[in-house]
Amino acid sequence: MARIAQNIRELLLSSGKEQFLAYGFEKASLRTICKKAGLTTGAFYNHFSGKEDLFSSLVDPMIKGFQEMYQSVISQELADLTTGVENELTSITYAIKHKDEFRLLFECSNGTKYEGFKEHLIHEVFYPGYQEVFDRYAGRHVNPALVQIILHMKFEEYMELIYGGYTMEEVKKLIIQLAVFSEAGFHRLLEEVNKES
Amino acid sequence: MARIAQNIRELLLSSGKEQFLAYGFEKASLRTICKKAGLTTGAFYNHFSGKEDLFSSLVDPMIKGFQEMYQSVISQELADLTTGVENELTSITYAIKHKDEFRLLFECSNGTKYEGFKEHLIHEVFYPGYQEVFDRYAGRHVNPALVQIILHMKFEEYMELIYGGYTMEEVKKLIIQLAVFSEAGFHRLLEEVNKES
Amino acid sequence: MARIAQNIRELLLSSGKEQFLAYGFEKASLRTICKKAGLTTGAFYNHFSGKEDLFSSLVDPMIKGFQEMYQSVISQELADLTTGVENELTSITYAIKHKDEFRLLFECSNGTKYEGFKEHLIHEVFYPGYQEVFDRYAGRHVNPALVQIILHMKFEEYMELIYGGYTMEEVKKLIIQLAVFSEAGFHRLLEEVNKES
Amino acid sequence: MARIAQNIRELLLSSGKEQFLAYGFEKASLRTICKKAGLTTGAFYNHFSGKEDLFSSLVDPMIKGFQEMYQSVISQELADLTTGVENELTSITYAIKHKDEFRLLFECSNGTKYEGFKEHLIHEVFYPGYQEVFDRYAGRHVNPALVQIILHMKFEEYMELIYGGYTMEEVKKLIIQLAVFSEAGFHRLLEEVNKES
DNA sequence: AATGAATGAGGGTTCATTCAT
DNA sequence: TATGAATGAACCCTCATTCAT
Repeated sequence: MARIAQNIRELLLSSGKEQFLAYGFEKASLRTICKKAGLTTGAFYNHFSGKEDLFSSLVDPMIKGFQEMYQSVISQELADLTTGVENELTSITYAIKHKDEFRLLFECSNGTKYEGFKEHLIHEVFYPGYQEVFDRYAGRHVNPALVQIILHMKFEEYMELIYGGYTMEEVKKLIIQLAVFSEAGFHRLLEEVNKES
Repeated sequence: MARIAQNIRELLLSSGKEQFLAYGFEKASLRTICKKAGLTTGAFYNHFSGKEDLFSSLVDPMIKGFQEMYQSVISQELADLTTGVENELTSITYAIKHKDEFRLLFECSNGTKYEGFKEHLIHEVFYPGYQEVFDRYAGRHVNPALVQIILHMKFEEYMELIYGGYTMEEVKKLIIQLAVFSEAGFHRLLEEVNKES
Repeated sequence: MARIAQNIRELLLSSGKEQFLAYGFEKASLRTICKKAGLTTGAFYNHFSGKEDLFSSLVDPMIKGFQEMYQSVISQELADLTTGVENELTSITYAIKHKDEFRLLFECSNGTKYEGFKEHLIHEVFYPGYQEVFDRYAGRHVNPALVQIILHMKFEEYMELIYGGYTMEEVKKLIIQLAVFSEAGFHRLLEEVNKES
Repeated sequence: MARIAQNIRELLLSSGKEQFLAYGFEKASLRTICKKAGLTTGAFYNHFSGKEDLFSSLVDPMIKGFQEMYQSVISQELADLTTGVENELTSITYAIKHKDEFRLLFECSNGTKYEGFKEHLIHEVFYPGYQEVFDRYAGRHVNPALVQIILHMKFEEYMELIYGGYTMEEVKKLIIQLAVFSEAGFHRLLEEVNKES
């Protein structure tokens, strides 16, 4: 009845995910993680090099997968903010499939090298393209504060879609409705902005 | 040369705020808080009954104050989502004035009874009125998921206004612009929703 | 029956000295040190900032004292290797009085910042003056290898005088006899060295 | 592609020597030793019965060889301290050839049964003959403290010759010069000692 | 001969809280 | 009111060795 290494690794990953989600990286206890996986803390180190390695192993594959997906999405999207519904759906679907890992990354990574990942994502990855779209459509440089706030709102929209517990059908419908909302707001705002000058 | 109790209390509150903001409730060290306030851990317990009491003392007055303000605001607003700019400004101003305490509540309260306060605020306090406004304007029951997501986005908007480090002038201008954005989106969305049926 | 802080500190210093001497810095167990001093490991940290602080506290005062003594000795001695018996006695007496701390420094300091102190002492502190004396007496540059070996031998002589468990009378007599030994060897060697050229 | 047992044994010996020299017996990690030898800790126990067995296997052959050499040297030497330069050279040459093992024995054996080997060597093996030589030449019983100190100095001389990194030519020359030093000191000291009575 | 998972005790350190003074 | 020593459990991690495979 020997347990296979792969099994144990997965037991630990699963137990770690559970504890990290429940208590965050720092407060989660390695002892508890091991106990719930049915082994001693010493044994743990035959499978992972430490607490952070366990965390990374949970989160890294998802990050890599997301980056690949995002690259393919971005190459289509760049020109058009309003027609990206299909792409949004692709992204959200991926995120829902890995919602636990996303949550680890965004809310439970304090004390790891992934701390601040959400802010990095927003400011470094998403913001530049977002500002560019706004500027292009407005035909002028739009107030970065405005762009950033709207981007944050967009991001929050995604978070709710991911964690709201909706079925894919519901998500699809919601994305379309929210696109209507955003698009209308977007165009009306740009009109307004241009009137100012 | 006796220091007055009130002074000490305030020293501890100030030191605690600093540490809680920097490290969160759980990771902040009571020792450090006391050291920075210039007294010993033992003395601390003459002023507060424990770590969480210190946290509560930082956050409770602001909560009470906010509730009062919110009550007076809500009584005017209920009827009209689009004319609420003035009220929004009142709320945001209050929040900016207490931005540290808000941050404590929203981001540093893990491990205290205030954990999950943000979700409580959104779901229990804001959501019911929000849903009602949507329903009334649409003349029908709007999909709660939709309302909730937009509420979350609204909330995120406020967060950015509060923590963006803007001057009150900038905030005022941004609120107006974002009201344009939201209002346009709101109306267009309700049209769309009504078309469906 | 309260124990005073000073007492506890000294209990810990004494217990630490005992364990460090017996097992060396790294293998000595802080838990054991504390247990033998009659308190818990937690309590230890009210008196010292850590294991190395305890070690430093044992060894630093002696180093400072030795340096002061050595400065006053060196200022008299520089000119004459052979008449230093009185000064040697001063040094050795100091060392015997602090023999435990010397042993900590020389043989039990692995893993601390004092690691390699003996080599530092020989090469950086003693060697330069030693080489100079040899060179001056020989009237030429003496092979550094030779000087270094003899210096090491001298150092070993001191070690034995310190750790041999002799009374001060015995030490005094031995120093005189060994001075005879060294002096004769020294002069004969320099003759030989000069013959070579 | 089977590796031969002999090879593996030697890999382990070599890796062990490296780690023991670098960290000492106790601090050296068996895991690391095995990893550097390219196998697992489990496999190790097919070749050695434990950590100390590995250490012994490094050091025992050298001890045996040294004892044999020393026996043949001692049988010639006993009569004459001053003509032993040739014999000294033989011993030192052997030691230099096995300098790593000597260092293991003298400086890295803490925690093994070889702990205190240096003291054993000096007091049990070398001292009796040394005292005898002194007594015979002095024509009386020389103060054992004096003999022991000089013996320690002699031993330190050897250590420096072995670990100073000198070529055999340099060693040879140094031995001769140091013999001059020791011999002169020795004779002068015995005169002095005899004057006393 | 080799693997590598598991053990179980131990390492130094930090923590919020208590309490005699 | 203030002190600061003490508690006692918890933290992550390392270790030499064992043993079923």
